[in-house]
Amino acid sequence: MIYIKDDSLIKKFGKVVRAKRLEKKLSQQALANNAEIELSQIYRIEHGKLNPTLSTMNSIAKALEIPHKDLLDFD
Amino acid sequence: MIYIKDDSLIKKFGKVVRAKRLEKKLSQQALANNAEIELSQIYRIEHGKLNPTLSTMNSIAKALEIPHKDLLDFD
DNA sequence: CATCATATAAGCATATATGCCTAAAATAAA
DNA sequence: TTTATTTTAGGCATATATGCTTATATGATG
Repeated sequence: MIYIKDDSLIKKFGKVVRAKRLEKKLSQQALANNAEIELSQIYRIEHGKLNPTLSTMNSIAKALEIPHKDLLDFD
Repeated sequence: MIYIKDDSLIKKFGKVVRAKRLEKKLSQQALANNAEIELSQIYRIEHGKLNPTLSTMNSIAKALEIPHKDLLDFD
């Protein structure tokens, strides 16, 4: 059983999250609170260290007050 | 530790995947092959039985020849 | 009818996402 | 400087996504 994770994909996603968070002038902790997820998740996502689920992506988008599809606005 | 999964979110996502797959006239197996994921995953995703990861969503989008953001084109 | 493709369904093992925690480094503000 | 805030970093337990397999059902086609 082999899992191949697409590092560039999750790294790009992390950069989008960070950029959108900074646009809103939120700390990682504030975003985590708004999204009701853990600070450690925000950190790991922004650094491309994990492969978030749809529901996590959705929670982050809500916390950022943007449509979830905007988090996938990259190639 | 409590995980609350958003059933309506993943069910909506599953409906989009199924609709896009049928538009392309692909079987679940053909989509699974193209995306290099398991048939069982396609089935479970279309039925809203699981919460896919970003990389799985991306693989499906590629197999459907659409931008990944199109899979999140719903509220 | 039989045969084949497709879809539904569930079980199991493994990898990993998430939550929770601690700690330290970096940054900012006083 | 000190103090507080933020970010980085990692460990661990638990829940779950994924891969893999088997089985059944459904539908089409001969």
